[in-house]
Amino acid sequence: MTRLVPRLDAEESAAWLSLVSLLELLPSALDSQLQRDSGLTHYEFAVLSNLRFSPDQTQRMSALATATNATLPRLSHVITRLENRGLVERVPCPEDRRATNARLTDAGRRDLVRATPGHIEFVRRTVIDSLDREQLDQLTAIASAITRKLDPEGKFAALPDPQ
Amino acid sequence: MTRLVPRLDAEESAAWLSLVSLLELLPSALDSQLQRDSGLTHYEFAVLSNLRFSPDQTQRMSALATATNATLPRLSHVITRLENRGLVERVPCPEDRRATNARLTDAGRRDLVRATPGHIEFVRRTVIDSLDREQLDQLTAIASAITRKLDPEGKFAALPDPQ
DNA sequence: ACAAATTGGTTGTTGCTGCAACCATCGTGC
DNA sequence: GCACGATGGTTGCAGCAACAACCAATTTGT
Repeated sequence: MTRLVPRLDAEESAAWLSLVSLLELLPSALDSQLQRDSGLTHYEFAVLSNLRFSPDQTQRMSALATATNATLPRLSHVITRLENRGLVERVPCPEDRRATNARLTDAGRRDLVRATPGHIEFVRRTVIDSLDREQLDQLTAIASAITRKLDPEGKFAALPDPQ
Repeated sequence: MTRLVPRLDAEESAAWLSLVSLLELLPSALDSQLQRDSGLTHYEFAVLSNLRFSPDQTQRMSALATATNATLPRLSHVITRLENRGLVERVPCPEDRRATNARLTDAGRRDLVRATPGHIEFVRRTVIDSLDREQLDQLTAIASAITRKLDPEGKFAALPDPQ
Protein backbone atom coordinates (compact mmCIF):
# COMPACT_ATOMS: atom_id res chain seq x y z
CA MET A 1 0.00 0.00 0.00
CA THR A 2 1.47 3.26 -1.07
CA ARG A 3 1.48 6.24 1.19
CA LEU A 4 -0.64 8.91 -0.43
CA VAL A 5 0.18 11.54 2.14
CA PRO A 6 3.88 11.90 2.73
CA ARG A 7 4.66 12.17 6.40
CA LEU A 8 6.12 15.36 7.71
CA ASP A 9 9.88 15.68 7.60
CA ALA A 10 11.93 17.02 10.49
CA GLU A 11 11.52 20.71 9.76
CA GLU A 12 7.85 20.45 8.95
CA SER A 13 7.26 18.45 12.04
CA ALA A 14 9.09 20.92 14.25
CA ALA A 15 7.09 23.80 12.87
CA TRP A 16 3.82 21.95 13.28
CA LEU A 17 4.54 20.84 16.83
CA SER A 18 5.54 24.28 17.95
CA LEU A 19 2.43 25.72 16.34
CA VAL A 20 0.23 23.17 18.09
CA SER A 21 1.75 24.12 21.41
CA LEU A 22 1.05 27.74 20.68
CA LEU A 23 -2.55 27.03 19.70
CA GLU A 24 -3.00 25.10 22.90
CA LEU A 25 -1.41 27.52 25.32
CA LEU A 26 -2.01 31.04 24.06
CA PRO A 27 -5.81 31.13 23.83
CA SER A 28 -6.30 29.84 27.33
CA ALA A 29 -3.69 32.26 28.64
CA LEU A 30 -5.48 35.16 26.97
CA ASP A 31 -8.81 34.03 28.33
CA SER A 32 -7.46 33.64 31.84
CA GLN A 33 -5.97 37.10 31.90
CA LEU A 34 -9.13 38.78 30.66
CA GLN A 35 -11.39 36.73 32.88
CA ARG A 36 -9.29 37.37 35.95
CA ASP A 37 -8.78 41.09 35.41
CA SER A 38 -12.05 42.10 33.79
CA GLY A 39 -14.60 39.31 34.05
CA LEU A 40 -14.74 39.13 30.28
CA THR A 41 -14.28 36.21 27.96
CA HIS A 42 -11.91 36.78 25.09
CA TYR A 43 -14.89 36.42 22.83
CA GLU A 44 -16.94 38.93 24.81
CA PHE A 45 -13.99 41.30 24.64
CA ALA A 46 -13.91 40.87 20.88
CA VAL A 47 -17.62 41.62 20.61
CA LEU A 48 -17.40 44.74 22.74
CA SER A 49 -14.30 45.95 20.89
CA ASN A 50 -16.03 45.46 17.62
CA LEU A 51 -19.00 47.50 18.73
CA ARG A 52 -16.78 50.20 20.13
CA PHE A 53 -15.29 50.97 16.76
CA SER A 54 -18.52 50.74 14.80
CA PRO A 55 -20.54 53.81 13.84
CA ASP A 56 -22.88 54.74 16.68
CA GLN A 57 -21.34 51.85 18.63
CA THR A 58 -23.87 49.69 16.86
CA GLN A 59 -23.78 46.66 14.60
CA ARG A 60 -26.24 44.28 13.06
CA MET A 61 -26.24 40.90 14.74
CA SER A 62 -25.39 39.06 11.55
CA ALA A 63 -22.54 41.43 10.68
CA LEU A 64 -21.18 41.15 14.19
CA ALA A 65 -21.37 37.39 14.04
CA THR A 66 -19.31 37.07 10.88
CA ALA A 67 -16.87 39.73 12.04
CA THR A 68 -16.20 37.72 15.17
CA ASN A 69 -16.26 34.36 13.40
CA ALA A 70 -19.19 33.12 15.43
CA THR A 71 -22.46 31.47 14.59
CA LEU A 72 -25.56 33.58 14.98
CA PRO A 73 -26.95 31.49 17.86
CA ARG A 74 -23.70 31.85 19.74
CA LEU A 75 -23.68 35.60 19.33
CA SER A 76 -27.33 35.81 20.30
CA HIS A 77 -26.66 34.00 23.56
CA VAL A 78 -23.61 36.10 24.32
CA ILE A 79 -25.49 39.32 23.62
CA THR A 80 -28.27 38.15 25.92
CA ARG A 81 -25.79 37.68 28.73
CA LEU A 82 -24.04 40.97 28.06
CA GLU A 83 -27.44 42.64 27.95
CA ASN A 84 -28.33 41.19 31.35
CA ARG A 85 -25.10 42.65 32.67
CA GLY A 86 -25.98 46.00 31.16
CA LEU A 87 -22.99 46.18 28.84
CA VAL A 88 -24.94 46.03 25.60
CA GLU A 89 -28.48 46.63 24.46
CA ARG A 90 -30.61 45.29 21.64
CA VAL A 91 -32.23 47.86 19.39
CA PRO A 92 -34.65 46.89 16.64
CA CYS A 93 -33.33 47.89 13.25
CA PRO A 94 -35.53 50.55 11.66
CA GLU A 95 -34.77 49.66 8.03
CA ASP A 96 -35.38 45.94 8.34
CA ARG A 97 -37.79 44.81 10.97
CA ARG A 98 -36.37 41.32 10.98
CA ALA A 99 -33.01 42.59 12.02
CA THR A 100 -31.61 43.46 15.43
CA ASN A 101 -28.85 45.88 16.23
CA ALA A 102 -26.53 45.43 19.16
CA ARG A 103 -25.37 48.63 20.77
CA LEU A 104 -22.64 49.23 23.32
CA THR A 105 -23.94 50.97 26.44
CA ASP A 106 -21.97 53.51 28.43
CA ALA A 107 -21.34 50.90 31.09
CA GLY A 108 -20.08 48.51 28.44
CA ARG A 109 -17.79 51.14 27.02
CA ARG A 110 -16.49 51.90 30.47
CA ASP A 111 -15.75 48.25 31.25
CA LEU A 112 -14.09 47.77 27.92
CA VAL A 113 -11.91 50.84 28.33
CA ARG A 114 -10.93 49.55 31.73
CA ALA A 115 -10.09 46.11 30.41
CA THR A 116 -8.08 47.13 27.40
CA PRO A 117 -4.75 48.38 28.83
CA GLY A 118 -4.20 45.26 30.90
CA HIS A 119 -4.98 43.13 27.92
CA ILE A 120 -2.58 45.01 25.69
CA GLU A 121 0.07 44.78 28.33
CA PHE A 122 -0.39 41.04 28.52
CA VAL A 123 -0.19 40.72 24.76
CA ARG A 124 2.97 42.75 24.79
CA ARG A 125 4.58 40.73 27.54
CA THR A 126 3.77 37.32 26.15
CA VAL A 127 3.86 37.84 22.41
CA ILE A 128 5.39 41.07 21.21
CA ASP A 129 8.32 41.16 23.60
CA SER A 130 9.22 37.58 22.74
CA LEU A 131 9.99 38.60 19.18
CA ASP A 132 12.30 41.03 17.45
CA ARG A 133 11.22 43.37 14.69
CA GLU A 134 12.12 40.96 11.96
CA GLN A 135 10.13 38.17 13.55
CA LEU A 136 7.16 40.46 13.91
CA ASP A 137 7.03 40.88 10.15
CA GLN A 138 7.62 37.20 9.61
CA LEU A 139 4.75 36.37 11.92
CA THR A 140 2.43 38.68 10.03
CA ALA A 141 3.34 37.02 6.74
CA ILE A 142 3.07 33.49 8.10
CA ALA A 143 -0.20 33.92 9.93
CA SER A 144 -1.72 35.78 7.01
CA ALA A 145 -0.72 33.04 4.60
CA ILE A 146 -2.35 30.34 6.68
CA THR A 147 -5.43 32.44 7.38
CA ARG A 148 -5.89 33.08 3.69
CA LYS A 149 -6.23 29.34 3.14
CA LEU A 150 -8.82 29.03 5.87
CA ASP A 151 -10.84 32.13 5.05
CA PRO A 152 -10.15 33.05 1.43
CA GLU A 153 -12.80 35.74 1.33
CA GLY A 154 -11.38 37.37 4.45
CA LYS A 155 -14.78 37.54 6.07
CA PHE A 156 -13.28 37.24 9.48
CA ALA A 157 -12.17 40.69 10.49
CA ALA A 158 -10.46 39.78 13.77
CA LEU A 159 -10.37 42.42 16.43
CA PRO A 160 -10.25 46.03 15.49
CA ASP A 161 -7.03 47.57 16.57
CA PRO A 162 -7.26 48.03 20.32
CA GLN A 163 -6.03 51.48 21.25
CA MET B 1 -2.68 60.38 33.53
CA THR B 2 0.29 58.82 31.86
CA ARG B 3 -0.05 55.78 29.70
CA LEU B 4 1.82 52.98 31.41
CA VAL B 5 1.37 50.53 28.59
CA PRO B 6 2.37 51.96 25.26
CA ARG B 7 -0.13 51.09 22.57
CA LEU B 8 0.93 48.81 19.78
CA ASP B 9 2.54 50.43 16.78
CA ALA B 10 1.64 49.53 13.22
CA GLU B 11 3.91 46.52 12.87
CA GLU B 12 3.09 45.14 16.27
CA SER B 13 -0.57 45.59 15.63
CA ALA B 14 -0.42 43.86 12.28
CA ALA B 15 1.37 40.89 13.78
CA TRP B 16 -1.06 40.66 16.65
CA LEU B 17 -4.16 40.90 14.48
CA SER B 18 -2.95 38.26 12.10
CA LEU B 19 -2.10 36.00 15.00
CA VAL B 20 -5.55 36.48 16.53
CA SER B 21 -7.15 35.51 13.24
CA LEU B 22 -5.03 32.41 13.15
CA LEU B 23 -5.92 31.48 16.71
CA GLU B 24 -9.56 31.91 15.89
CA LEU B 25 -9.70 30.02 12.62
CA LEU B 26 -7.18 27.21 12.76
CA PRO B 27 -8.32 25.30 15.86
CA SER B 28 -11.91 25.10 14.72
CA ALA B 29 -10.77 24.03 11.27
CA LEU B 30 -8.66 21.25 12.76
CA ASP B 31 -11.51 20.12 14.96
CA SER B 32 -13.99 20.08 12.11
CA GLN B 33 -11.75 17.99 9.91
CA LEU B 34 -11.09 15.40 12.58
CA GLN B 35 -14.67 15.29 13.73
CA ARG B 36 -16.00 14.92 10.22
CA ASP B 37 -13.52 12.30 9.05
CA SER B 38 -12.94 10.30 12.21
CA GLY B 39 -15.47 11.23 14.87
CA LEU B 40 -12.65 12.39 17.10
CA THR B 41 -12.14 15.69 18.83
CA HIS B 42 -8.75 17.25 18.38
CA TYR B 43 -8.23 16.72 22.05
CA GLU B 44 -9.26 13.07 21.87
CA PHE B 45 -6.87 12.67 18.98
CA ALA B 46 -4.10 14.15 21.09
CA VAL B 47 -4.86 11.77 23.95
CA LEU B 48 -4.87 8.72 21.72
CA SER B 49 -1.68 9.82 19.95
CA ASN B 50 0.02 10.33 23.25
CA LEU B 51 -0.90 6.85 24.39
CA ARG B 52 0.17 5.35 21.11
CA PHE B 53 3.74 6.47 21.57
CA SER B 54 3.99 5.64 25.23
CA PRO B 55 5.57 2.42 26.49
CA ASP B 56 2.97 -0.36 26.51
CA GLN B 57 0.54 2.20 25.05
CA THR B 58 -0.08 3.21 28.63
CA GLN B 59 0.18 6.41 30.65
CA ARG B 60 -0.72 7.58 34.10
CA MET B 61 -3.75 9.84 34.15
CA SER B 62 -1.87 12.71 35.72
CA ALA B 63 1.04 12.44 33.28
CA LEU B 64 -1.35 12.29 30.38
CA ALA B 65 -3.21 15.32 31.67
CA THR B 66 -0.14 17.53 31.86
CA ALA B 67 1.18 16.24 28.55
CA THR B 68 -2.06 17.28 26.89
CA ASN B 69 -2.37 20.51 28.85
CA ALA B 70 -5.66 19.47 30.40
CA THR B 71 -7.03 19.45 33.89
CA LEU B 72 -7.41 16.07 35.52
CA PRO B 73 -11.22 16.25 35.63
CA ARG B 74 -11.34 17.00 31.95
CA LEU B 75 -9.10 14.07 31.12
CA SER B 76 -11.08 11.80 33.40
CA HIS B 77 -14.30 12.62 31.59
CA VAL B 78 -12.72 12.20 28.19
CA ILE B 79 -11.23 8.85 29.16
CA THR B 80 -14.62 7.72 30.40
CA ARG B 81 -16.17 8.52 27.04
CA LEU B 82 -13.34 6.89 25.11
CA GLU B 83 -13.63 3.87 27.38
CA ASN B 84 -17.34 3.59 26.63
CA ARG B 85 -16.49 3.62 22.95
CA GLY B 86 -13.92 0.91 23.52
CA LEU B 87 -10.92 2.94 22.39
CA VAL B 88 -9.17 3.05 25.74
CA GLU B 89 -9.25 1.13 28.99
CA ARG B 90 -8.48 2.01 32.58
CA VAL B 91 -6.00 -0.20 34.39
CA PRO B 92 -5.22 0.22 38.08
CA CYS B 93 -1.58 1.09 38.59
CA PRO B 94 0.26 -1.68 40.46
CA GLU B 95 2.92 0.52 42.07
CA ASP B 96 0.58 3.16 43.43
CA ARG B 97 -2.91 2.09 44.23
CA ARG B 98 -4.20 5.62 44.08
CA ALA B 99 -3.19 5.92 40.47
CA THR B 100 -4.93 4.87 37.29
CA ASN B 101 -3.32 4.02 34.00
CA ALA B 102 -5.01 4.66 30.69
CA ARG B 103 -4.21 2.16 27.98
CA LEU B 104 -4.92 2.28 24.26
CA THR B 105 -6.95 -0.70 23.09
CA ASP B 106 -6.50 -2.38 19.73
CA ALA B 107 -9.69 -0.73 18.52
CA GLY B 108 -8.37 2.61 19.67
CA ARG B 109 -5.11 2.06 17.89
CA ARG B 110 -6.96 1.06 14.75
CA ASP B 111 -9.17 4.17 14.79
CA LEU B 112 -6.18 6.38 15.44
CA VAL B 113 -4.18 4.83 12.61
CA ARG B 114 -7.14 5.38 10.36
CA ALA B 115 -7.56 8.99 11.40
CA THR B 116 -3.94 10.06 11.16
CA PRO B 117 -3.25 10.26 7.41
CA GLY B 118 -6.24 12.48 6.74
CA HIS B 119 -5.23 14.71 9.58
CA ILE B 120 -1.67 15.02 8.35
CA GLU B 121 -2.90 15.75 4.88
CA PHE B 122 -5.10 18.52 6.21
CA VAL B 123 -2.22 19.97 8.19
CA ARG B 124 -0.10 19.87 5.10
CA ARG B 125 -2.69 21.51 2.90
CA THR B 126 -3.59 24.31 5.29
CA VAL B 127 -0.34 25.03 7.10
CA ILE B 128 2.77 23.48 5.61
CA ASP B 129 1.99 24.18 1.97
CA SER B 130 1.19 27.80 2.77
CA LEU B 131 4.80 28.39 3.79
CA ASP B 132 8.21 28.05 2.24
CA ARG B 133 11.16 26.39 3.91
CA GLU B 134 12.45 29.59 5.37
CA GLN B 135 9.08 30.44 6.87
CA LEU B 136 8.86 26.97 8.36
CA ASP B 137 11.98 27.64 10.38
CA GLN B 138 10.80 31.11 11.27
CA LEU B 139 7.51 29.70 12.52
CA THR B 140 9.32 27.21 14.70
CA ALA B 141 11.41 29.94 16.24
CA ILE B 142 8.50 32.32 16.75
CA ALA B 143 6.07 29.82 18.20
CA SER B 144 8.77 28.39 20.44
CA ALA B 145 9.67 31.81 21.76
CA ILE B 146 6.09 32.61 22.69
CA THR B 147 5.47 29.17 24.11
CA ARG B 148 8.54 29.47 26.32
CA LYS B 149 7.00 32.49 27.96
CA LEU B 150 3.73 30.69 28.60
CA ASP B 151 5.19 27.39 29.74
CA PRO B 152 8.75 28.00 30.91
CA GLU B 153 9.21 24.51 32.26
CA GLY B 154 8.06 23.01 28.99
CA LYS B 155 5.62 20.72 30.73
CA PHE B 156 3.32 20.73 27.80
CA ALA B 157 4.65 18.15 25.39
CA ALA B 158 2.23 18.83 22.53
CA LEU B 159 1.45 15.97 20.25
CA PRO B 160 4.01 13.31 19.67
CA ASP B 161 5.09 13.35 16.07
CA PRO B 162 2.25 11.81 14.06
CA GLN B 163 3.72 9.32 11.63
C1' DA C 1 2.56 4.11 64.85
C1' DC C 2 -0.64 7.47 64.00
C1' DA C 3 -2.49 12.11 62.79
C1' DA C 4 -2.05 15.52 59.34
C1' DA C 5 -1.02 16.97 54.96
C1' DT C 6 -0.36 15.79 50.10
C1' DT C 7 -1.17 13.37 46.03
C1' DG C 8 -4.14 10.90 42.47
C1' DG C 9 -8.70 10.53 40.57
C1' DT C 10 -13.62 10.76 40.22
C1' DT C 11 -18.17 12.88 40.36
C1' DG C 12 -21.58 16.76 40.27
C1' DT C 13 -22.82 21.31 38.96
C1' DT C 14 -22.64 25.31 36.15
C1' DG C 15 -21.59 27.89 31.95
C1' DC C 16 -20.72 28.16 27.17
C1' DT C 17 -21.01 26.47 22.15
C1' DG C 18 -23.09 23.98 18.20
C1' DC C 19 -26.98 22.27 15.97
C1' DA C 20 -31.73 21.99 14.88
C1' DA C 21 -36.18 23.71 15.11
C1' DC C 22 -38.80 27.56 15.11
C1' DC C 23 -40.98 32.35 14.24
C1' DA C 24 -41.17 36.70 11.86
C1' DT C 25 -40.19 39.59 8.04
C1' DC C 26 -38.78 40.49 3.50
C1' DG C 27 -38.33 39.65 -1.53
C1' DT C 28 -39.93 37.32 -5.92
C1' DG C 29 -42.74 35.26 -9.35
C1' DC C 30 -46.99 34.74 -11.18
C1' DG D 1 -51.61 40.98 -4.18
C1' DC D 2 -50.58 36.57 -2.63
C1' DA D 3 -48.05 32.30 -2.12
C1' DC D 4 -43.42 30.69 -1.68
C1' DG D 5 -38.69 30.75 -0.77
C1' DA D 6 -34.99 33.21 1.43
C1' DT D 7 -33.16 35.93 5.16
C1' DG D 8 -32.51 37.51 10.19
C1' DG D 9 -32.82 36.14 14.66
C1' DT D 10 -34.17 33.56 18.88
C1' DT D 11 -34.93 29.49 21.70
C1' DG D 12 -34.30 24.64 23.30
C1' DC D 13 -31.49 20.84 23.70
C1' DA D 14 -27.22 18.14 23.84
C1' DG D 15 -22.24 17.83 24.52
C1' DC D 16 -17.94 19.38 26.38
C1' DA D 17 -14.87 22.06 29.83
C1' DA D 18 -13.91 24.46 34.30
C1' DC D 19 -14.34 24.42 39.10
C1' DA D 20 -15.36 22.62 43.49
C1' DA D 21 -16.29 19.01 46.48
C1' DC D 22 -15.26 14.65 47.51
C1' DC D 23 -12.94 9.92 48.45
C1' DA D 24 -8.93 6.89 48.65
C1' DA D 25 -4.18 5.96 49.10
C1' DT D 26 0.29 7.61 50.35
C1' DT D 27 3.83 10.29 52.56
C1' DT D 28 5.52 13.18 56.41
C1' DG D 29 6.29 14.62 61.05
C1' DT D 30 6.70 13.55 65.62
